Amino acid sequence: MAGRKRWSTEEILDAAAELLRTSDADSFSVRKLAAALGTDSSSLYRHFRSKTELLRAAADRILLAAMDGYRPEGDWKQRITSLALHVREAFGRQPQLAAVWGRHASSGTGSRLVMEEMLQALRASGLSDEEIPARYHRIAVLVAALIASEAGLGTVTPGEYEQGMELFRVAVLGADPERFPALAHFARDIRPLGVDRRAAFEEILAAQLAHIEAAISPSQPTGPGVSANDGELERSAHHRCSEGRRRPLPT
Amino acid sequence: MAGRKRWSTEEILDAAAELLRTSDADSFSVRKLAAALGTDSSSLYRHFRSKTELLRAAADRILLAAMDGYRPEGDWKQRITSLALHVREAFGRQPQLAAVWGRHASSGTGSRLVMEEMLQALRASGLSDEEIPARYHRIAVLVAALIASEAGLGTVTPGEYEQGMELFRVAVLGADPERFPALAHFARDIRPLGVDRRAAFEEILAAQLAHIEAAISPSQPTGPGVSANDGELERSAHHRCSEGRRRPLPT
DNA sequence: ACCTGAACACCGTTCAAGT
DNA sequence: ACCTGAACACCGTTCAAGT
Repeated sequence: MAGRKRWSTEEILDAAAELLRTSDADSFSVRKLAAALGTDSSSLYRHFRSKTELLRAAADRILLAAMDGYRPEGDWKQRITSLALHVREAFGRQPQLAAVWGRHASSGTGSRLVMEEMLQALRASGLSDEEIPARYHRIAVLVAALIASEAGLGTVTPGEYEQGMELFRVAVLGADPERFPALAHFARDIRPLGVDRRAAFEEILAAQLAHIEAAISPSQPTGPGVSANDGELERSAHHRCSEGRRRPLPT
Repeated sequence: MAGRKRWSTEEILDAAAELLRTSDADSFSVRKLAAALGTDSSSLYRHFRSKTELLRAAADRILLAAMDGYRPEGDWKQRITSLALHVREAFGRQPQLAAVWGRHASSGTGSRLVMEEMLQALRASGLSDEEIPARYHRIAVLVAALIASEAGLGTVTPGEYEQGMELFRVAVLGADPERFPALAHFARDIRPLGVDRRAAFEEILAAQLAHIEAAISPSQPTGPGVSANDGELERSAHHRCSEGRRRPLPT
């Protein structure tokens, strides 16, 4: 290609998403992305300060696309379930971005759309405004964990996967009945973690939502806007815990 | 050092665990492990076919150590909760191994001990033998996802963390009230995913266990002569358990 | 028989030098 | 002003050559 084109940030992110979708294993790299764009990796560092920042932005674009096909329907539990499944499916095609999302979260428009819809659904649940932030946190933690871990399974190479399955079979089917009686007893019916993930996702989330529903005080189910913020959640205590580095992240 | 020592597989794994525990960021590598052992990275490929296989084995050792400080107590739900918390805490000191565990599972004695205890606890729940494998699968998926994702948060570098926190603040506090009314409304009380993880872990797991309990058919809760051995694990010593050294991940 | 130096084919990131 | 070739400091893995 003779033409020297200057790529926009959006074009770079789209190319990144495309490369992530089609790269067979976990073989995404800044250099390969640059090569796919016909330029040098150093050029990309004008748009992004690091690979992480690039991937964060790409993950947010995935959320944006996921919300594009989402329409709120049904009661609050159905809305949250449908929302979560949309996000799950969107990341299913780019598992590596799901991993980044779980580790670093994202913070663009896509992320905000997801947060907004989940909060609106919770507001329709009958929970008081004081209860919602904590419940929101639990649901977000659960959904992000399930999606990211499921996606993690999608990043193992075929060779590693087969090797792991063989180890699993040996560990379960070969368990000594003297030492592992229950394991030996159930050996034939124990399934590896990667199986049946969608059903597991829905069931686990449903259990969490049912748990929340059971705690809703029997007042009117859908109150309109209540007063602004009298929330007196203790916000600071948790932020500093022992080890001075390694910190968690936002949604 | 003049002395050329031949390292055993166990010594290598212990050194790997130590290096993972003390490596500031996610800077573990085969080469660094070899350097720590005073040898060349190529030597390690006599013991392990790949880095993944090495990490898998190291993860299993972590599970083994976690089970060392575990003692079954209380009803089936308490047993599963305590077991899960033990595993969580063990991996909290080696977050990168938790990530490997979530992706590749593990299949040695440590893994078997965990599976065995969880199955024994489920057998004490009153669930029928036919129901147990599916319930086991759900619990395993949930616990692995929560632990792996929490650990993933522990592998971000301080710089990335701070950058992510800033993005989160902007995304939440800077949300346009016209477009994101609920988000703007709750902005001050929405907390990042990495906060309050232990409480979230316990709550989410408790919801799942309650969900299972509600499905137990009303027969006798703990059949006395049900299985050959309801034997508790025959191990002793509370060794190092938890409190002594570093804290696990975020709280 | 055992080990290892050197190499291969990669990384993310930086920056001086080019246009 | 913008871009990029070349370099830096790393990776995981292999294998011919040494002892």
